Amino acid sequence: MPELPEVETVRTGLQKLIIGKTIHAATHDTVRSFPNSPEDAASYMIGASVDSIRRRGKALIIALSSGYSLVVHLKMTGQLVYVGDVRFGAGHPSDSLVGTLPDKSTRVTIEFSDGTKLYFNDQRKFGWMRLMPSVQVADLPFMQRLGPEPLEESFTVADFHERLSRRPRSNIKAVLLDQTVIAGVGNIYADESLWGARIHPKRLTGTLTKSEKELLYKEVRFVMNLSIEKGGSSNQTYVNAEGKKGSYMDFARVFRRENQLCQRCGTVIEKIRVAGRGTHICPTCQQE
DNA sequence: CACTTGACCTGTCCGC
DNA sequence: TGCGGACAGGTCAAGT
Repeated sequence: MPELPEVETVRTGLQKLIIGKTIHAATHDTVRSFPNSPEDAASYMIGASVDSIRRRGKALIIALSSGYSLVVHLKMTGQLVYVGDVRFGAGHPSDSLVGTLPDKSTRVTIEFSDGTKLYFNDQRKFGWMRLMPSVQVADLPFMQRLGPEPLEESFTVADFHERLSRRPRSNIKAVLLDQTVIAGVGNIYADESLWGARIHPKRLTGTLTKSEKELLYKEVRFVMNLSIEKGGSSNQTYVNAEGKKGSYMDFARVFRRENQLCQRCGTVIEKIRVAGRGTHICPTCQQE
C-alpha cells in the first residue's frame, strides 16, 4: 500500500526527525527483517549516525556514517515510525505514540543516543529491511531493474511512450504496476490516473492512442504530486514517520469508491478485477 | 519470450 | 456469538 507518495512522505518526515542522530542500540526479530544482512546486523549500526535518507521507487535508503545503509521496503503494511522521548515534554510530534510501541507488529527497533526510537512495524511481514555497504545498494538486482522516477524532470512523455511500447500486449494497468516500467506506481495511483485519463484498465497498451498516453503521463504525475501534498493515502495501515495518516483518500476519485457516483458523469463506480487486483472504474468514462 | 497467476502473511469483514 | 472463507495488494517465483 505504501506507494511512491507514501514512501516519499515517510522520507521527508524522517529527514526532519533522525538526520544526524546516533544509533545507540538496535533490536530486531529473526532473519525475516534482515534478509541477506550480516548476522549481527545490530552491531553494524551501533555508534553510526544517520547521514541521509533517499527514496528510489517504493524503497527507502537510510545511509549511515559507517558506510553502511539500511534499505527498507514497506510492501503492504510496513511502517517506519519515530517516537520521541517523554523527557522532551509536550508538543513533540509523536508524543501520542509514546507507550504504544513496540507492539506485536514491531520487527525492528532502533534507539538513538537521545532516547528517541525508530520502529519498523509490519503486520503482514512482507516488508523487509536490510543492512549493506552503501556502495552496493545500487547493485541490488531490484534496484537495477527499476524503471525511471515518474516525478523527475528527466522523465519525459517520450520516455513514457517508449516504455509502454515495449509491452503492447499487456493491459495498461498491469504495465503501470510493473516497477521495471515506471517506479513507484501501485494499485491506488494506477486506478486514479486511469480514471483521470479516461482509460479502461483492461485496454491493451498497444491500442492506446498517442493522446491517451500523453494524458495518462500527466495524470500519473498529477495524482502522485497531489498525494504527496496530502501526505499520502491511508486506507488501512499506512502512517507517516510521525504515526499520522495521510488525507489523499478524501480526494480519491475512484479508489475505494465503488457504489458511489462518478464526480464527472454521475455513473455508479464499479469494482472489478484486473491484473489480479481490485480495480475501480467509472464504466461510462472508461470504456473497454 | 511475453504475460498471468500463486505464494508469501495477518487482520478484518461478511455471510451463515 | 462463532467460524470459515474471501479479501486486502507489492513483489517475485512459478506456470502457461
